[in-house]
Amino acid sequence: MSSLQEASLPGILSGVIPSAFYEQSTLEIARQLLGKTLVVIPEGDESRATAGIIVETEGYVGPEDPACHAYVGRTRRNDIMWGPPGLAYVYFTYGNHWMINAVTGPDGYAAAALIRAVQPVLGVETMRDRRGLHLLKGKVEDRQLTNGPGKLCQAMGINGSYNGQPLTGPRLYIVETPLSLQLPPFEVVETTRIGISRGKDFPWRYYVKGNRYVSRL
DNA sequence: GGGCTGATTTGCT
DNA sequence: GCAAATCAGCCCG
Repeated sequence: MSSLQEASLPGILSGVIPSAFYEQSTLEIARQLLGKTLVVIPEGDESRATAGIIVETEGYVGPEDPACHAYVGRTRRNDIMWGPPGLAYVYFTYGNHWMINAVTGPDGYAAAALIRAVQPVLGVETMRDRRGLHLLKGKVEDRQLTNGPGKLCQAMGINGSYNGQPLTGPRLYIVETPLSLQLPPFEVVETTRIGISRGKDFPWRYYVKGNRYVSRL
């Protein structure tokens, strides 16, 4: 187990990343999101807020990327991705799972960075509860809560109602991780994306080297 | 630890 | 009608 203490909500929210951050290139953003913290505050239920340090991301770089949802053009499903940067693109797939992305690139251009894994720093018990693992407390490692894009959305309560929410709050935030919770200095591993059939040769997946919460090596 | 498979819904062709 | 930016459970070793 890690020695990280749980964070407090006000403490975490002191370093919100401004929306201008999301105007950079998608791959730059995907890489720079590593080590930052994702915070989710359910509407009307602050007691079930959760947060985790982002340790794995993938870039989906626009309509020319065959693995990007925008490849098929603008549709109702992917509409948010075409809008301004700094919003969350949340979508449902495989009949079971939600995924969360940060919309990147200029308004009118569709690209996003998928958040694939986080390391919990707030609300671990809430995550365990949402994942249905509360009965197995102590038997399931914390890493099983959020080491995959579908898992982290379930653990943090992210669903379609978050689609289009700004990443600058009030329900979703990406923040600079408070000093007391930061990861030790890390190297970034760059490799190919997971779970796709087209565009699989592009090295647009990034993760924190050696971090145990990464979905796979 | 690794490989295979069924679950289950939405959106697009 | 089918593929999908996945996961859990099961088998095997």
